[in-house]
Amino acid sequence: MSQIPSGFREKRRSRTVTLQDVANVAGVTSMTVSKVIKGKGNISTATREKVLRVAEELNYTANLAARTLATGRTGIIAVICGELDQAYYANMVSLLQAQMLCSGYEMRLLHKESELKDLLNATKTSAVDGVIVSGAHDLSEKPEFLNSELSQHCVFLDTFEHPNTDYVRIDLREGVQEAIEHMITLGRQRIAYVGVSNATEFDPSWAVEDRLRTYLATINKANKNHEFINSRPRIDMTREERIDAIKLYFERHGCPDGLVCLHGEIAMLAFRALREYGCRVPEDVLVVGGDDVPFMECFAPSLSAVAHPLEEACVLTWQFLQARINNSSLPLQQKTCKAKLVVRESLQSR
Amino acid sequence: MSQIPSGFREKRRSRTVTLQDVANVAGVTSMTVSKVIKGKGNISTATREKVLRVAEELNYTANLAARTLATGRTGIIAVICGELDQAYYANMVSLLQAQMLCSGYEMRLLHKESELKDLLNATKTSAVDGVIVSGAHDLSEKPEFLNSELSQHCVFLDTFEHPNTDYVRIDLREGVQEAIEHMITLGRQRIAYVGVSNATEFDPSWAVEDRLRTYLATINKANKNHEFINSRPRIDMTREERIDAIKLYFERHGCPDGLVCLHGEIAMLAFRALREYGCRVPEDVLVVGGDDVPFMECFAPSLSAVAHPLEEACVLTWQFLQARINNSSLPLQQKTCKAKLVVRESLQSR
DNA sequence: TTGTAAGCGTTATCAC
DNA sequence: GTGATAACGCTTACAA
Repeated sequence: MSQIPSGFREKRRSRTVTLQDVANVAGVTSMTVSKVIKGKGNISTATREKVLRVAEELNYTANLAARTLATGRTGIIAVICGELDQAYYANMVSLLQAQMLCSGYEMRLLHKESELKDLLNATKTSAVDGVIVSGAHDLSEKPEFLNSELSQHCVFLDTFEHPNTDYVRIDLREGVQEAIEHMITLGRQRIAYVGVSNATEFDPSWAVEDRLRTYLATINKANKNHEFINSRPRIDMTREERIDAIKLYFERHGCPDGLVCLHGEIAMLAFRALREYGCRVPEDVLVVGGDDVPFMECFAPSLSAVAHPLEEACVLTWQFLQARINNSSLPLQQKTCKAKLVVRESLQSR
Repeated sequence: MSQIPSGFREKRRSRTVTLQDVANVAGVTSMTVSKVIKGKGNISTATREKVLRVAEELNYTANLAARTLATGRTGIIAVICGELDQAYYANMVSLLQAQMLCSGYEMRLLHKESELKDLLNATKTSAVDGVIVSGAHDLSEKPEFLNSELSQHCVFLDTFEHPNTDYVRIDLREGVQEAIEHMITLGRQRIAYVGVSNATEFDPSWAVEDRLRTYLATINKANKNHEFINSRPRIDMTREERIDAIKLYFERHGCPDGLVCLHGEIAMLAFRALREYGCRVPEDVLVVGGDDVPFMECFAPSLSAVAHPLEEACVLTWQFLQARINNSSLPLQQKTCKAKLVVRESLQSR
């Protein structure tokens, strides 16, 4: 029985050890082996030990595809997010992965720029048990998404709300507002927003994002003028070019005395641009970043930030998803965590 | 025929659309549908179009598990590497993912700290088509690994050599040597190495890594004393604590006039420690990082680095792996890329 | 406690 | 050009 069946099988990759092989050697049925491996059902200690020994000897490992086909479960979670060269997403993935490792899940990393069709395909029930989505703002509004199975086992982790699905939201509004009011208290007059846009002219109507929106509202309330600095007028600019773009703004319009930056990374770029332009932080210009990217505190002066409670959010997201996987008819799970302003040297006028 | 068969099927997750469903509606066999979907075999234009239309209508997507079981191919590549909160790995994964996206592969992200058994299991033929490993120095020496199928479709991307497998190696030696000689040329006397260790006392014998090894050799040749600063005496220290640990060294032993750091991140920590201690960069101390982490150039002064040719290495790695997947009997593919010193302000004595 | 049979959704082979 | 059939390796349900 241990001879390889003819034909078909040999065309495949090198023969792998199957349940049947173990069963043959151990002198039992493949079913018995299956039970032993999964630790289910009643098996006598004698056969159990024998089977385990043989499995060990033959170096048996389960075929995930076959198991998936039979059970509909994979033990794999898809994560759809932005580029990992952004520290924000990299840290998020890192935190999520740590959680999943503990729960015995693995991670399939998908790119949010992929075709929606490909995403749906990749995350079909048969391929992953659940999905975590971050930074794909518009996904939850698409009917193809809402009608798909994907949405059944999906948790959003975002700064947006997603009314019809589970989500963990990070609310930046208070943190950003506090940062700007802090600048105003210190007497700053020209507080500009440093963001990203591919439009040539700034148009407040595309302020779909909390940070920019809150900036505009807060500045308005204080009867000051808003000012938008584009840190990436063209896609695919290098960091050096982006620094130059910001510097060019200073050269043309003079320097604001406060900068609210979309990301921590942009705060770093802006800091460098200020240096090259010849402005001091914080004496001439106060600076704050819209998230707390690692190593902002290593700058001199250390860069302030609106710190996202990323760890808390990731833990919660994973809890939500596990609950959803175990019971897909659970009521909507939605929670908001608040980001907090971290005042470092870049916000301290001496 | 479109009614759902009794029993078994209903216990599973919500019924998915299968080849058979499409076939029933289109009035053909599932085999024909399969051929149309895969674009293989000779199918009349009439049936092809009809099948495609029905598939579209029914929103059919292939079941990956079933396809894998039948073909032995998954279209998924496992990547095993260190923590993504290190910018080095995050960028690597980001670059690799971009490559894979173009070739129609997806990525399964595994953690190098997982049990070897789990890794082997996860990367069995049935689960992924190939594996990329980075930073798992010792893996290629383990017999369990070498005897496994994993090693058949595996490329290492590392600063080490892995004699028995495909690899792309990043060679740091010349870059590090150049950095140190540059410091010596500028008259620096106390050039210290800032690294990571969990031993209390420094022991040159654990210099398995190119950077430290090259540092020791170069310092020796110049008849200077080596000096080791531990930037992480305990695992799980926060960045603040690590900064303090470095600062503590300065307080106890005075400040070196040159620092060679294992990573870019450590250079950032060391920079901050120097600031807090009251030393100026580069006037008092020259600083260089062992890899070129993004945003080092945003510091004031900008931090120098031994820049890894990461993009080149990732492209090469992916080429190697694809070649290996297509032909597993290919001779060993091994290539070395050299890292180059990037001199920024932190290495320029004025 | 163990075994039998059927089924998961796809593809390879070969006959029509 | 199209279809029938077996096979991929595992698990569920039920019989022995």
